[in-house]
Amino acid sequence: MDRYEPHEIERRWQAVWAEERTWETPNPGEPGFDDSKPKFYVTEMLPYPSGEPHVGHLKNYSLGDAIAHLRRRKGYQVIHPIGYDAFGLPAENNAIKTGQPPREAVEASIAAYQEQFRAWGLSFDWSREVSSHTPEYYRWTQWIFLRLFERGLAYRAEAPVQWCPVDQTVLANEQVIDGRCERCGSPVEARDLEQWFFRITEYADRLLADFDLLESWPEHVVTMQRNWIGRSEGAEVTFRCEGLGIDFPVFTTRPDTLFGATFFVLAPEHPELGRLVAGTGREDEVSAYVDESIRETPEERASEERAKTGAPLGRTVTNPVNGERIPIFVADYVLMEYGTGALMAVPAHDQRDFDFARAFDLPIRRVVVPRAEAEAAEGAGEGADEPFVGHTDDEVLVESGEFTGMGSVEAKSAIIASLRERGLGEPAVNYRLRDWLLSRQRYWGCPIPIVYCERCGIVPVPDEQLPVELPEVEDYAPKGKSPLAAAEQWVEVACPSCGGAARRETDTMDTFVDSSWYFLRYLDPHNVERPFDRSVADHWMPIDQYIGGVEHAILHLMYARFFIKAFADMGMLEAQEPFASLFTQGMITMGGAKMSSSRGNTVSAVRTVERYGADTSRTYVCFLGPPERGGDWHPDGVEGVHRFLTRLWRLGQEVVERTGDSAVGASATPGREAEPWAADPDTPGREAEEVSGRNLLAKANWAIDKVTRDIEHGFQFHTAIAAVMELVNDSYRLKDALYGDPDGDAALRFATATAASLIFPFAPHLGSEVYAALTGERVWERPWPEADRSLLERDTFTLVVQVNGRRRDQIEVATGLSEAELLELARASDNVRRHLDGKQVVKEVVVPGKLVNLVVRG
RNA sequence: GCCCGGGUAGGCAAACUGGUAAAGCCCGCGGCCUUAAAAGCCGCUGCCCGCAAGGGCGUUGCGGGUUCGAGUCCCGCCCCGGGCACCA
Repeated sequence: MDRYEPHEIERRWQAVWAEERTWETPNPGEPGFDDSKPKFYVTEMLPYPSGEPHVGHLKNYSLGDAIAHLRRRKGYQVIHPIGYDAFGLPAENNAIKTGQPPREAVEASIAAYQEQFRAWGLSFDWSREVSSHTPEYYRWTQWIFLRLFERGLAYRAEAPVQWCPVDQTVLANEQVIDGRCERCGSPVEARDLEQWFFRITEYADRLLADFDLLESWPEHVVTMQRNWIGRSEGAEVTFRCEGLGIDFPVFTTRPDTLFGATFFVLAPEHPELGRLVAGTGREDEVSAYVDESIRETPEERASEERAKTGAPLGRTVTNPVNGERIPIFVADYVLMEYGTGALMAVPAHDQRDFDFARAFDLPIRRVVVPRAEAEAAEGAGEGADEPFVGHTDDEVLVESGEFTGMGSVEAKSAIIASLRERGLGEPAVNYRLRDWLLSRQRYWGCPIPIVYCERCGIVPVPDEQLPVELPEVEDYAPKGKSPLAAAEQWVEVACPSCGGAARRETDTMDTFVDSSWYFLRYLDPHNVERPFDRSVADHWMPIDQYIGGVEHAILHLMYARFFIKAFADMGMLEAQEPFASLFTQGMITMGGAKMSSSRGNTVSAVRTVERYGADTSRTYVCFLGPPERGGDWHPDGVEGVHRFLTRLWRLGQEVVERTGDSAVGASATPGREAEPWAADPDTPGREAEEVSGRNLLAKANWAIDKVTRDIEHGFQFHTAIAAVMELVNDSYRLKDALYGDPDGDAALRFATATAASLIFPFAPHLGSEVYAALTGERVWERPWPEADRSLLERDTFTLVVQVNGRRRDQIEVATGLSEAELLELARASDNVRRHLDGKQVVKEVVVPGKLVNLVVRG
């Protein structure tokens, strides 16, 4: 072989890894398990198999694989599994269009993914592979559902839901973006349906508190989840409609502004509207308003620019702090799904209430003012051109009865305490987070293991009858209810409880349910007793490094966190958090734009690998730029990386030829633990500086240090690869001068083997090939090299001499000189002297090991 | 509007705690090799003077500030990307 043939090399090493099952990792207690090694669980978000994998997948798995390889060679027992998130809408939509059953389409895609993942040389433990659409897997998804049901964490409720008229299904809040369906973009509609929910809100506080348990998550992802949970503290205060004797609790974060409440507002969906308006003579006006606002899309309703609308109900409620009767309105700026669907309006201190008050000519009463204003006896009472949404620390109450003069912060608790005594209010916490709606009126998902019996009601399917298998159907098109409803023999079932006639639940689960626990099934994929064994989970969990796209920052990651907490509460495992460290990769673009088939700017990972090989493709996606940021795909850039790998390959060939493949090993003092040059005091070049090759050894050790730090400190893969490029470039520059000299040959062999060793996490086939050519050893069985510190230390350094902060000279000087000596050397420089001429040195700055700065005047 | 990122050669980017700005890759230019081309190898690639050694100047979105010294810290803006947004 006289040129770099990536495909030949890659096929050969992949065959070794497959045959020897190199990347399989046993569980504790199984043969081959090594309990002397610390565990490391690394996994990437599992793919949704659709078509064939793209460059985004290539990047995702290349990053994870590099981490896995590094950790293995650092002495960890690494588990690195893979699976498929195979249920979901795209396969079903495809089925509706083409008639191809979703199972067939998905399994064809899975085959394509498997083929690619193998061709990419990823170090997955294939013995742990799972797919969420198989009965062996979803049996346990159903089992988990039943456990949550038993604990009251899964419940059925009628609720206004968001309905996508195109996909014909209910959507979770998280799947509605600006009032539109996340998938198809059509405006969503409101409907009332009986649906299944997971009570994630019960875990809201723990989801917030346990951010503290995380080792390394991107700050912005934590922030996004915090905002999504949207915890706010305040009070629940009861306003009573005396006329009808109905109590309206409202949530407020500003109990200190209660005396400024001048009206009261209900959401158009509020259930008490009808009773309230009855007999007031305003029925027509109100019902017209309600109809109109319910017809509007949530998007239209949410527009901030829009003027406030509403209608008076002709009734009043009593403000519990001062007994004042204030009018009730209905207005669409009040959301039924937040708080109690009702609010006290304080126009002087809330922008929205202010806008409404202006539109309806309602009184605006300031009750909180900055202390300075209060002392000047200004600001209180009516008026003001804009609301004062207090955000200074020093505000006081005015015109607030007994609380007048009190600071706003104390007033909050004082007012709550006073209300509490009278049973009219108490401290309260509210969340933006809603319970997780998991029902889908769709075919291609995990069946919900529930039966409806006329006599017994909601009956869970007993564990021994699991899985409830997804039946075959003819027609996948949704008709407002699940296609499963058409499978009559499947639907009609004997009640597990009374044996009478009953019907199965025909909705399926949101696919986020499947993907909220798959990383636990990886740990014990063939267990037929339970989803996973506790002792196995306690050994491997939590995941030490999770890698995926930032687009899952909220949904998937929070659902999985919720599941783990619920599991821990059920005693299924110890871990409270699934993902100790999270890395979110940025998207690869083309010409600065997202890749999409409609733009015609997609880059096929498959074709890139066919053309350049897996090593080039993998190294390139890691070299694109900081991986969290994403980068622009550039065909010429791929060429550049390919050139680099080719150079390394050729260097390996040439060094083997020119230095003889004799005893002068590159790695190879046999039986040694570490790279021999790294630890061996007899390393050539160490003792005598003039020996050629020392610089190259120093460079190689510098590269070891740099690559290790860059990978471990925040995924700086692009600079790590650049360091190996430098090492290879230096080897090329020096090699002709070094050949023939024993130390020179040894240095070249070491440098080349080191380059192969360091590039291995990114280009595993080439790394193995070159390393084996030089050493006869398998690089993945060698420990990750450690830099020899003594070779990193230089005995001279470049002293930069500045005059007034401008560089005037640089001198090579010995390390360890005193400040006085450095100054003397600096002043001796011709060019420096020229700049000092006729001037007075007023200050001398010496930074040891770095520079001297002479500050002059005149 | 609010909260995060980011703005550095022609392009992508690097620069740990303030200490020679621009490593590496691409593009471009030149040389070697070749009958020739491709590939490969070597070199150049902010501006000015110089054959050269060298010297001078400039420079990190804009404007200020702190410092002997600022891409890095502080204040005020502009632009790009992402997230949230009538959440009481």
